[in-house]
Amino acid sequence: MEYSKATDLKWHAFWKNERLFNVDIKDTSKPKYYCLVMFPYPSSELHVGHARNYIIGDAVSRYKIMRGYNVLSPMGWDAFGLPAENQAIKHKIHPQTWTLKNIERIKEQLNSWGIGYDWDREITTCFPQYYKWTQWIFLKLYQKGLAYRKEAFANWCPSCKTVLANEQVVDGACERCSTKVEQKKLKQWFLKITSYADRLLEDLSLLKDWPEKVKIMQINWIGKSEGVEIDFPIENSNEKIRCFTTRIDTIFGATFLALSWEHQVIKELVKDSINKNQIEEFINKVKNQPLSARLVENFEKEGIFTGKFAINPLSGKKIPIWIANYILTEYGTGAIMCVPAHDKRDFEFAKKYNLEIIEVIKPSQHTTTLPIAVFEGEGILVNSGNFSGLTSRDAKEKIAFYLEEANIGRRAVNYKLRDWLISRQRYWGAPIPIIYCDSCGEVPVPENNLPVLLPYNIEFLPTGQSPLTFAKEFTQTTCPNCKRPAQRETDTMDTFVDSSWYYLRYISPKEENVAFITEDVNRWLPVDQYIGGVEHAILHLLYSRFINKFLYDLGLVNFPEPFAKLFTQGMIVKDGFKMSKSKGNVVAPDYIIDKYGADTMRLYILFMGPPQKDAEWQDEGLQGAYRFLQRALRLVDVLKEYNNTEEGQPLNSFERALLKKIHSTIKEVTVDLEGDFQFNTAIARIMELVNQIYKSLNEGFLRKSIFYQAVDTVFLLLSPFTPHISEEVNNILGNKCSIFRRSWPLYYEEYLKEEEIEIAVLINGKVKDKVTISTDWDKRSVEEKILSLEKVKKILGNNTPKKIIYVEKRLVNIVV
RNA sequence: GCGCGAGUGGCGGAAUGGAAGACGCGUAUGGCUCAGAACCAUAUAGGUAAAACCUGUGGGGGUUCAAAUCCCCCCUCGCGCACCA
Repeated sequence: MEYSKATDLKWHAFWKNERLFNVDIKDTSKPKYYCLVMFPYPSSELHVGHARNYIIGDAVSRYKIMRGYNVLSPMGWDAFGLPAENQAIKHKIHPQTWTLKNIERIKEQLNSWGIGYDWDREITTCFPQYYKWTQWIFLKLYQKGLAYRKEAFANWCPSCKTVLANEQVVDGACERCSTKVEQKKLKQWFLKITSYADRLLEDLSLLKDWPEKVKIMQINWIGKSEGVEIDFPIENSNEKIRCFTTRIDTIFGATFLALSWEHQVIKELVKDSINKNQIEEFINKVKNQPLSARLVENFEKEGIFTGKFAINPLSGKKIPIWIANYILTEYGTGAIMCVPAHDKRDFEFAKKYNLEIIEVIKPSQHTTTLPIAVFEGEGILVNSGNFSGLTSRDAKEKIAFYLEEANIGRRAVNYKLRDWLISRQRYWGAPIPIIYCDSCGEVPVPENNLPVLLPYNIEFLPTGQSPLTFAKEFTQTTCPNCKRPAQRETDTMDTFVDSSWYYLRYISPKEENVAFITEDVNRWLPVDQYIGGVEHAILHLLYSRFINKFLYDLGLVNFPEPFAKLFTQGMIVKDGFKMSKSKGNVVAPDYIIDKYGADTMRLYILFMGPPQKDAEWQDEGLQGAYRFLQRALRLVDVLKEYNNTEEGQPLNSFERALLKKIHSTIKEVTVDLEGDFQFNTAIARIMELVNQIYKSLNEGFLRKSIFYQAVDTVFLLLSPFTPHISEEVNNILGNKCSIFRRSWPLYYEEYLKEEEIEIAVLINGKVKDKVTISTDWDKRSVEEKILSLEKVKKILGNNTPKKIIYVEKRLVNIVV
């Protein structure tokens, strides 16, 4: 038979009819398996790089179906978001029209590749049936004090009159118009993810089946550090400046303080400074530096002296207070005790402004001299009063204790993690369900008034304010409390809020009264296998974990983590670059499907290399996959015409060898799939089996029953990868039911047994010969045999072996 | 700067302490063919045409009977984070 696109279409219809991927979630007759591929952002049609993701998920689902699981494999659309809006503006169509058009196209693509989903569970985040519950989750967070509004700085382009995401700021300027970006303070909504920082960190230990890399990225992102907060009294004042440090052991080396330009104490501090004007100038300069300027490699440290001094509470030393551009307002207390001898940044700053450097830590007791350079490690304290001589570790403890006793400091923990800013001054998102009333203030929309519908007819060109501001029929409402006229919040939510809970919605996608049914969700989650790109390692995966934990605390779900197992697939690159339209290196799947059929593409993508690693696309590889499939299919043609029977006769050596190959292949392919999805090696082994079938046919006699078994096994093992062809062959071989209703093949150890085996003969670790031995020989017989070999005798000559190492079934090493 | 990952034929890769290069691509030779494509067969790390031998998994050292694999030092590339005190 010839394989072509026509084969594909036939089986797509069949699977749909069979309802192969439609799940009855109440069915408990089989164990459940929730296989989830990260849902796409429908911004353009998919290329082969995207395809890899879905093909992996489909192979896993089909394999698990054959292993007897009730497999849930749903699909949906992360449909809100800025790119849709930008594209809509560009093409002068409504974001919804644009998004829905893309969804149709992508759906068509997924279907054409034979990716199986339970389409009855399709969800689209921009539909009110979905975002009603996104808003509901927001309200729940609000009720618990985990959603709040505060003023915060954001990147602002004065020309485009809009807030920009950090990613849209290139070298301090707007990526579109190159206008210098300013920092503008806006009232924004935040979710208090920081309340969950510790649990998000701790519970990573529950995620045994997550890639280490992703967990490390999350650990770094959360960035927990333990240290001490210490108060520095200001000279001639009752005020104090509180600093956070992880290196309290270096306190005696603190020779100046540095404040962030936003620190509240500055106003009071500089009110009668002689250089007040210069200070203000400096603050303005720093203020207008975009956040992104800090990211530049050699961001220059700058500062200005306030004219005031603080007292180092331990050394009693009078130290100058500076304002410096490298101090972060958001981290710790926004004020730093600077120890130039033991901190690179402080060192750099002290050098520049000629500030005192006092060495207080020596690398070890025996070091007598230290050049004037920074030593950031831990060691032994010197020049540290009563604490001199202690190790850093002991000193940290003892100084912290002393500070607490003296009530001038305390142990403290800080995180890098910031609260999640979810306000977007954009149209295409879920409205934040809040109403502002002149008399009642900020009022949440009552749950029974949800959803707050996103109005359809809107002028959404960017003006600097949320487009919703101009929709009077949207903004004007009445206060739920006092029934007086009130205004709606006009910002929409970050799309990451939409995607932080979608995996729950798939269980009951059409439910109108609740976001999800706890009982069902508790049975189907956590997700058994989550599959997606590593680019979501932090944002999406951290947000989802946070929201899940929040729902857990409300008692709405009973699992602390939403995704039990995570698989992050590698990118497909072409000519060394990630595929992108601008690079012009996108490989579109359509022509591949037309020319070779979906299974060829699927097989090649899975065969390219380990799925977690990046892979380089090569058209020739596709050709190879096609060739293999045709070669395998030709066996089916041979089998149809095959009449050799010798049933009842004992098996000949070719038949025994082939049976052994069949069973070892089943074993190895199963191991590869149960492991870390080693599709590439699994496919290689199936190719070996095909090669051996040809060899057996060409070289020896093969009875039909064994030939049949071999061919049947090939296509059973291939079926998760190449479902169309496998289904076709299954049908030709006379099976009435779908190949996916059959069980995954089992192997029998009895076929794997060997009577004779070839082992390697090594002398001093180098292979010199090979010899066939019986598997039941003991070490002594093997040694005797080896030493009698002509080649071995020749090499050994008069030397007698010092030692003979026999590794069963593998080799013998003679040490001379 | 810190963290993670990787480095193996002409290419994608296999082998996680036991015969380096499975499987595939490419290439070569032969078969089939009027011819080509396709297909089939054989070969394919290097020194080398072959036997024998030697060398060989980024570089250097070590552990071991035995190292691509484990340990130490270094180099290169990719990714992530990046003034977090």
